[in-house]
Amino acid sequence: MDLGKVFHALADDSRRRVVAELAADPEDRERACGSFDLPVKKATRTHHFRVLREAGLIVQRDHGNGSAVSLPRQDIERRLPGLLRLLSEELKAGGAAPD
Amino acid sequence: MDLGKVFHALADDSRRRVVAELAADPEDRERACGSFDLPVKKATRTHHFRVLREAGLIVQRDHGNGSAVSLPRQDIERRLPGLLRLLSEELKAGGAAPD
DNA sequence: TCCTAGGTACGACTTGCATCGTACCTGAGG
DNA sequence: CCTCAGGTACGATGCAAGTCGTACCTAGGA
Repeated sequence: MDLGKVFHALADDSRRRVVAELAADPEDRERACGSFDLPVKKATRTHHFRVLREAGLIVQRDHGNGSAVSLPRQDIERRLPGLLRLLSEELKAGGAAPD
Repeated sequence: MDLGKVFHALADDSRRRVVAELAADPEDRERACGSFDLPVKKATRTHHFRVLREAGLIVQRDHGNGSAVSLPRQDIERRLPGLLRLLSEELKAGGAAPD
């Protein structure tokens, strides 16, 4: 787990939104990749999921026909305590930081 | 305060190191810009300080002949609780994440 | 079997960024 | 005054990254 990779991954709005939405779900449900309303095309979405995966921020499960992502909350909380809280709070604040 | 700007700023090793060293000082001492041992030239250092400043992660005071930076710890802790702890722990761990 | 939908792989394009050289500015000390 | 050291401003450069089109693959349904 590299902080540089993590911060780089979270510097992008689309990627940060994915992690934030996953973090905002208290039940840690798995979500289909297409269930995120991102303003980018398919290929770009695949790219973003790859970056998040390589940063260790999501786990991707292949469904054959489709794939779904989930949040390794335990790992992240252990190595980066407080991070998920920051992200979900930004989401609640309507896409802006809680200032 | 924009999370995107903050994470982008912290994605760079040199910049993350500056904030981490400032955060690791419990007395919040002001430090001269040249006191950081960064593997870059002067112009690049100026650039990094600008990015950190615009992200709200440091406060820069101009000394005429030189300038110094300090950490607005209260602001950061209020808006981004837990962030400084992550950075200073990475520093203690010797430049690697505490995995 | 054909078609459709969700994802991926690959390449191309464009923008952004980290880096640096150089010139310039400012204050301190001879 | 001159010189030097610490910073900044500006432009150039090389590389990384975001975006997308296209082709391809894999179920599932008609």
